[in-house]
Amino acid sequence: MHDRASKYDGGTPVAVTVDLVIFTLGRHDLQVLLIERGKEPFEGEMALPGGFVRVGEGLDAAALRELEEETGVDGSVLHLEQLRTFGEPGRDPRNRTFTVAYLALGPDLPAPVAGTDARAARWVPVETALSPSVRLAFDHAEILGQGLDRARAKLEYTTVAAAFCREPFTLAELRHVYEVVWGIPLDPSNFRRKVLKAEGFVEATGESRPLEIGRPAALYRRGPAGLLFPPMPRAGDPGH
Amino acid sequence: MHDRASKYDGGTPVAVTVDLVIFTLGRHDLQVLLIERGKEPFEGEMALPGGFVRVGEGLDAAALRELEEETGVDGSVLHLEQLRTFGEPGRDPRNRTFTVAYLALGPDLPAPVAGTDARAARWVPVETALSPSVRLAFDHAEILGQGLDRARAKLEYTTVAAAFCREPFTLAELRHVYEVVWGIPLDPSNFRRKVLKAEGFVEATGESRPLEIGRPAALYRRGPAGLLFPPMPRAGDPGH
DNA sequence: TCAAAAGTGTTGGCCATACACCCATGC
DNA sequence: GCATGGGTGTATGGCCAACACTTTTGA
Repeated sequence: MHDRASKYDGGTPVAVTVDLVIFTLGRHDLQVLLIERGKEPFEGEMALPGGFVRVGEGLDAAALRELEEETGVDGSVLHLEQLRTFGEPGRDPRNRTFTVAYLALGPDLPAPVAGTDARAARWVPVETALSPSVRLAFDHAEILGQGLDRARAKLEYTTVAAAFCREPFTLAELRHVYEVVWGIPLDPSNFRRKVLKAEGFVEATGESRPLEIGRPAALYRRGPAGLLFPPMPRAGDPGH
Repeated sequence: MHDRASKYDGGTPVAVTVDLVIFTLGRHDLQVLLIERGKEPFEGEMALPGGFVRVGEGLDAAALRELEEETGVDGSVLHLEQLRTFGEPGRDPRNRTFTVAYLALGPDLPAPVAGTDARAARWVPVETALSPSVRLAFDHAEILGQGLDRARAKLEYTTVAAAFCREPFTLAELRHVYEVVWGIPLDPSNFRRKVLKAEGFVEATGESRPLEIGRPAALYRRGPAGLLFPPMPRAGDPGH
């Protein structure tokens, strides 16, 4: 990525790329897909997957293509939305580069494949990726942080949490999504009431799955609703 | 705008612009700043103000510069945020153009000045600008619609409504912002309770302003808080 | 000239709902 | 031990009524 460029305004080379913040759910943490760059600049450092927008290709299409190239997954099964655009003059040491960042959410995705200009691709806990011990190329730490903020906020008032679950799923699995992404425990009883009362969030399959221990859990699939009203309460509200 | 370009990828010319959705509050409606284009393409049609990102200039800086050029206003007094980026291949009939759309909010702004490549600039009610009778250049109708959605959403959970008010302001004026942007009436009693209980939304000046008729209204200025929690209820919630 | 009406801001109360916290039961 | 279901107290907010302060109207 970031290795092709073109003349802009008769002077500075300019290029437009898409970069992806792809989240999936690990066992106990949120994970993000990072690649190890195989080319300069930032060769050998970790970075978000991404690439150039091709001639005649739309932004969403470019993001979807990169997503499929990088994860081998049919993009239609998960959530993909534009995050924001970053274009500070110094963000790429060679050329003037604008990158349109995208946020993608999905259930446990297949083992990522290394792209053309990446040595390796792997899932990294978000906490690790954002810690000072990891240096991300370009301004990708900033982009990742904004992706995390967006994902956390969207859980509140939309039903995207279900995008992290492979169907069919239990309510405990759905609750687990909130608990991992937000980093706080939720009351199982209240969570159940809220999700079941919210029309179109989930649909019961009528079946249930026996667990290793405890009562079997009922199974659900995603409902048609995209917005969640009233929103899922995050915290801040002391009962008494 | 959209009249300079450069070579991209050895083939298609490419350019990056910023376009601004600037909202202000009319007496009974929300208004948006539109220009009449003085150059091809779309010469003579209405469009959002905007222009090219200059060499070495950041995106936010470009948006702020265009805002000041177009309204003559010090951008620091109002709200400016990135909306999203539009880059469909056909959106500009000549070149491949990416535009980073920004949303700006402000109180009754000065009479706009015509820019370099605009014949005229004027405030237009949003309802008019989005009606089928008005054709906006490029994909600016889509951008304007998304700006309106964003503004409406942000009133719920942030304190940006105060950005529409010139200080000092009364609570009725602040409530008027919500009523005009959302197009629904709000209960004055509940509104007062919410705003005054939300810490940092507004600060009392201790003074009051005599009105043409009726009891004088207490005056407030903006508080330090940016987020509003709990959010301002929009509707949807039937009391009983 | 004074009194009543009208209009707007301000304050308080009632009640339904949502949710935090807790406990009981089924598998 | 985990999923499911219910019960209670508190706070938020919709709805409504009363009051405060001002200008306008009218005898």
